[in-house]
Amino acid sequence: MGDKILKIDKLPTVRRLPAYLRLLKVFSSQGIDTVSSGQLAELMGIESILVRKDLELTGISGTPRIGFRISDLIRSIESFLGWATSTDAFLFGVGQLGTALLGYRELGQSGLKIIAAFDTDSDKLNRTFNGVRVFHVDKAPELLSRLNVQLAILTVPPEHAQQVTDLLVMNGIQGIWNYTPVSLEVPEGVTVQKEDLLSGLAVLSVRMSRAVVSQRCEEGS
Amino acid sequence: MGDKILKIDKLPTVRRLPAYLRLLKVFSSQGIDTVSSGQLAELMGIESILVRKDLELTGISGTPRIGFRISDLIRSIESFLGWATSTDAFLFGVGQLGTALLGYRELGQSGLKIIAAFDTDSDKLNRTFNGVRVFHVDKAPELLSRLNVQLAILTVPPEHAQQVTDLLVMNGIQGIWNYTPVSLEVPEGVTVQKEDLLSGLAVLSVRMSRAVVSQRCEEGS
DNA sequence: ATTGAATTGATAATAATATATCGAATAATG
DNA sequence: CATTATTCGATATATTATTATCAATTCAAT
Repeated sequence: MGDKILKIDKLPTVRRLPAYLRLLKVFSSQGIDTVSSGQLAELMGIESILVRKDLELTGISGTPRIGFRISDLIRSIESFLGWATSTDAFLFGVGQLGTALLGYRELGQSGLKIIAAFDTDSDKLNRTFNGVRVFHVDKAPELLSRLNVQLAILTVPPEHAQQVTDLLVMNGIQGIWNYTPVSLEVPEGVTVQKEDLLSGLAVLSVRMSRAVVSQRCEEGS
Repeated sequence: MGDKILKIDKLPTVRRLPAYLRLLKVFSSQGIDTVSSGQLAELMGIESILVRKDLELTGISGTPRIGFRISDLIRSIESFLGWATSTDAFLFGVGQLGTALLGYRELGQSGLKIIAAFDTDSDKLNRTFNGVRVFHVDKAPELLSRLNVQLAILTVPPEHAQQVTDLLVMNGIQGIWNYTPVSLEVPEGVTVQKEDLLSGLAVLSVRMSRAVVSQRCEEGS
């Protein structure tokens, strides 16, 4: 069929799903069992119509005057994201960011279980960070295939990013959550999700400078 | 005029600017002084036409057959983002993520200088993390106004997020880079940029599940 | 039962973003 | 100096995302 890279649409919606999930779980823990698009919109800082559009994707329909059943939504969103069942992952690069991710408890609640970490620094080897054991990268190939791990988190220094990636690909990795600034080369079929911490800062910077400008305009008027 | 929240468009472009900047600086350090949209596109994994559209925003125009002057681009992007001059920031919440951000060297190269950190944990007070001194949150009001700090990074536990925000707002903060999952309430004029680590994971999860599906289809055909 | 208030969801309109096309400009080449 | 290959950038188009409108539905109250 298509020789293009597989794209998904509704990407902004998918990005918002974790935030919905969080809110829904809070409601749920409070014993509340329905919620309206308006309530969610208020808490998310978006329009209610957008919430309804987003929730359309889950296949759950609400009831007029009442809203949506929270338990249904949670189940449906989790299943849509594949978070209903836990996925094992390896983390590569136990630096500061890597360690932070190892200790990030929400990942576990999102169906992601980091079962081992890898580094080359002898100070870190065979130690445990946030409950996760650190192995030498040389051990990765064997463990990848033995434990059939399909997802890797990449927090290595940029100069090693491609090299580690090649190793991962050779051992059957399916997805890479890439926190390095490197655009990784991977064969078709391997999914890379790149994160750039600076892009958020860029947006903040621009919005702040515009806020100042608009303030000046108001003063002038 | 408008009673709506200030919006910026070209947001996807703004998000890509830091990545361009990184590449341009690499080229620059290699003594290369021009680059074509095609080269940048290749490295970014996007279409060259999109690169040209993005660079339009900087106001720099290229020359046919040659491309763009790297030094001009760097200067222009940095100035567009307000990264040419350094901005002082405070960080609140010296947990694992907070510590990671304190040690994130690229922030310094992006015009962001974290000059102090704040926490309430007595184990952390008056110590130095990644070269940044940690003070008790109670000291924040005085230091905020004395040092005229306009930007704060929020990595506190969610239950304290709004409370710390209120304190920041009371002391004249202009922007908050919010790493907590809380939708902060702030008065008009204060810019909040919210980050959600899970949204990237959500995208990865969905793309991976689709990749598997498309593989199945290919097998079937 | 009937009415009223609130909320959904189908459809449509608008806005934002990405991609395609192609003439014009430019430097390198012969 | 003319030719050629390359790249930009103006314009047009396609795609995607958000917002608006409003009839239909449902529960609650009378």
